[in-house]
Amino acid sequence: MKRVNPARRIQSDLEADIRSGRLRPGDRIPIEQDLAGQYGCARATVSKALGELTAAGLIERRRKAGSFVAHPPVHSAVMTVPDLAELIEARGETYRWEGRSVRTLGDAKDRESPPVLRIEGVHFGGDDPFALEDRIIELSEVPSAADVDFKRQAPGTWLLAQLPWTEARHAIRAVGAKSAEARALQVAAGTACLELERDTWRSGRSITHVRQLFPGDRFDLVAEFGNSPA
Amino acid sequence: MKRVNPARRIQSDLEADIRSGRLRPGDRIPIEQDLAGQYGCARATVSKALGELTAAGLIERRRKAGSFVAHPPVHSAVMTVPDLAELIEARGETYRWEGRSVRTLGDAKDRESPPVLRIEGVHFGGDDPFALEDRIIELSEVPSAADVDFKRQAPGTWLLAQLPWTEARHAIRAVGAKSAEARALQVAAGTACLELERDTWRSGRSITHVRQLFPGDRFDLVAEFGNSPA
DNA sequence: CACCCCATTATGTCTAGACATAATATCGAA
DNA sequence: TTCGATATTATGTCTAGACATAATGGGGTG
Repeated sequence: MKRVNPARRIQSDLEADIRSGRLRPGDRIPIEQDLAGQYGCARATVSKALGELTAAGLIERRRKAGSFVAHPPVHSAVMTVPDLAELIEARGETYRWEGRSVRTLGDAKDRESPPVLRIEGVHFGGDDPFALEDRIIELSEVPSAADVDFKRQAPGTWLLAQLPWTEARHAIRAVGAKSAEARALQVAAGTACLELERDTWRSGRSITHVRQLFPGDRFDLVAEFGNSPA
Repeated sequence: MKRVNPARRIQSDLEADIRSGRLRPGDRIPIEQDLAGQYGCARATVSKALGELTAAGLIERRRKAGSFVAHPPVHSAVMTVPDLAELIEARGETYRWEGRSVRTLGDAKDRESPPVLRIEGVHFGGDDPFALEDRIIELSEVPSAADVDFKRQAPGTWLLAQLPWTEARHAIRAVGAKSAEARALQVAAGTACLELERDTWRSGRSITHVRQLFPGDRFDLVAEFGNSPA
């Protein structure tokens, strides 16, 4: 038995056994001591391999009890949320942002309605409207936003460069375009659209809230995934 | 300086520095040797901590060059794709599956069109149709599916218990309900619906393909996420 | 000046052994 | 029989030191 990268060998052997069904959910994996003997390596090495399999959601480890093949192969998908400009340019089209309305709302003195910037605009791919955007930026968190001309600069791209977020929540649903929205997107009223609503935070404090509306035929959200987010 | 869980301390200290912006993307992190001295622990311990930060997408490590704060805080979301039955019951409604059509297609001898089971049906939450499903199951991969009565048993739930998948691909888009679909879902034709198309594989071999159609007002896909998929 | 080779450096991986910790199994007492 | 203390066991974490490996920066050569 060659001793190249024992950790990887253990990991990929077990992974193969699990994926192929030779090891089934709930099955017990030999204890680390035995695996170490079997592969001729130290227990720490086995432990590292098992640790990575745990992170990948393939196995579950319990003190004293041992390690087991994880139960329901986790149903979580890693969804990539790309920058719109990048996405459109990747398609070979020219990206353009058209700011329609930029207003400052709220008041620093009023705790109930802190000062925010409200921006509405349209993302274009070539000559076609690609998405309608309605965004609110918390000025208390991003004061420099007040000095930017969001009629010309897309707020998403700017914000990202300025102050990347650390937490977010997305809601995705299908809605019919209202007449004003339909006009902006150059589609018929009632056209099925994908609505993406995103709240982002940094260190627990809200930065921005955005609602994007994509005509159904112009956008697919794709989520790819195996078990490991690696 | 207390020496409790040095690995975690290093990890959370760096994480705090990065999230707060004290360390900015591209910044260099002290070399492992120095961190080890600073925290009074072994280099292996520092290495483990940095390894986990790498997995979480917070830092990037390069041989000889050193470790750096990762560039664009990764925009990947962990999206949970729950079992429909579970989801509806979690809402306090009664789940019911109504199989509408179950047919066997294809031929074992024909390589171009292997034998498959095609199932159409509707998921109900209480008395309301919740989703329309159109599914194809590869009989060569799941032969026992031929013996199940999918008019009564929901195929998704059954398949999951039978043969969990290891890879999948989702496409999400908005479409208007066609008239037959609208009838089945008891909504007006053209109503905006969320279309979820999922292909699943096990060890690289296709198991099932499913298309689910949700009336826009009855379903929200929600993706929650910080940076770490942990 | 351009190019290739090599020493240096920081990460990557591993070992053997130690102690900590949590969960289970066992045994004794009420 | 049931409950609670205790021993056992397998994972969790750490250390100090070793060697491997890849990338960089420099130096020498054409």
